[in-house]
Amino acid sequence: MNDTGESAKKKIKRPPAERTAQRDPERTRAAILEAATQEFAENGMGGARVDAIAERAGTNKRMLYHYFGDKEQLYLRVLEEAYVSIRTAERALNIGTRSPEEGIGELALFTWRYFLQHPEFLSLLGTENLHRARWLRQSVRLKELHSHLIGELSQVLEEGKKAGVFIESADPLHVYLTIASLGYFYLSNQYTLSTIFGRDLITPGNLDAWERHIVHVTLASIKR
Amino acid sequence: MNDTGESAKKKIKRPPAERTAQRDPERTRAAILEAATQEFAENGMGGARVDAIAERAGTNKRMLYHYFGDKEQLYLRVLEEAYVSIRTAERALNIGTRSPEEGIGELALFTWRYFLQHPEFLSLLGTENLHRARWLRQSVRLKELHSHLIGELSQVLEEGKKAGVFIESADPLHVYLTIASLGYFYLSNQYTLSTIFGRDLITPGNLDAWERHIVHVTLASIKR
DNA sequence: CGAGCCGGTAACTAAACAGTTACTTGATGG
DNA sequence: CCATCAAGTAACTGTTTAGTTACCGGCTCG
Repeated sequence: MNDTGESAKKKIKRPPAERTAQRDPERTRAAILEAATQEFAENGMGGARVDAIAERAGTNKRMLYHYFGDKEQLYLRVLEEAYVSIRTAERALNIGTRSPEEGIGELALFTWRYFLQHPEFLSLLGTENLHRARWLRQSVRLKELHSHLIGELSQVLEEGKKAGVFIESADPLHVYLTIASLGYFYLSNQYTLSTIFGRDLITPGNLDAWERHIVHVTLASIKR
Repeated sequence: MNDTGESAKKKIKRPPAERTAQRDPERTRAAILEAATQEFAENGMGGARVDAIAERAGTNKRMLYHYFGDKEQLYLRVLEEAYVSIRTAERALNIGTRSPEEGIGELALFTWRYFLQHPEFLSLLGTENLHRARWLRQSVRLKELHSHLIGELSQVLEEGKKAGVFIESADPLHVYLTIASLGYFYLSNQYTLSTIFGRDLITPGNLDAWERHIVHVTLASIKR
């Protein structure tokens, strides 16, 4: 049938092998990471498809396994990158340079707006917690990333207590968890909430009201 | 080989077919629902295995498909049941019978403790939101279940405003979302939070402190 | 200048999975 | 005592999926 069978030993259909546009390992790596972030965020660890990630990245599975080992290591990489991004942006805030009250307000606003602009981060957190931090626990890069946040927040609170504007019982971890709670729940659960309460929570008006609410609640809970 | 081959037409290995303990359709149905709740809560919609549900329930896939149609319908049933349970328990609180301040405090305590005792409910909410309420949206049973909650909460707030203990801007949906946020985030994200902050959030002492914090924050945000 | 390596492709494989089918058992009513 | 039906079992099927393998082609360096 095939008239050009010169190599009889191993004859496998030889495809045109396409034009290899340009080789760019860095770009390919970054594209896989970006595609994986989207895929894991949309479908969770169990629901994400390796083929889908490769296709989204405009490459193929071979490269994905070449750069990242396997699905689990790729997932952990995505998760670490997401944490590094938010903590880096947060650090640039320098909440200690304003008055204590403004500092806390700034942190609340930043956190809310970051969550709003990075829904994939919230999704990844949800997925990782469904699995009881199974992968995050293995990460060695992330422990020290967070002590800085608590340290800075602690300083601002102490300053406020000395100035007499914050109550003595204000605790840095509690303050951060309060801010994160109010932002996270509203956004990550917006779909079920909008459904059961028959009210679209994501309209600009409602988002704005909730932003003001977060700042109000956070400050009301620590002001003397 | 087989010496008792009297029926030559259809000869398939005939297993002993075990002792059929007792037939109890209701029990089987309930067992499947309970097993499915656990499996979906632990593994999400994509990660849950139909075989695993059948095994957990002490039955088999045939019965599961017989009673519930398919995996998606079973999942929706589990989700609906979870909502009905919490709203039913909540309704029994009758927060309107106490003083407004006590009423809100009661609701906050109840919500926190219910979340604490029903981690599977939080998991299911997380899973459903990952999928943008794809299945919940199809449910017709759940819309009216929630208007009652907001109505009752609204009454309590009005009463408090008249009595001069609550601020005028207090909004029933915002108050409920505040309570739910603080409970949900702390528990559902406990694994990543404990990991990144290097502090076990689930010890009795920490749980107790957060319970008091929720009541404090909720009331501080609406008191005049 | 050619050997081998690096970036890349596509087809293949073994396992897992949702859903189906063929069949069994025992209770009930005629 | 037999026809029927509900409850239940287990093996099978077609598809999907993570991971692998065989192969390709241009660049670099000895």
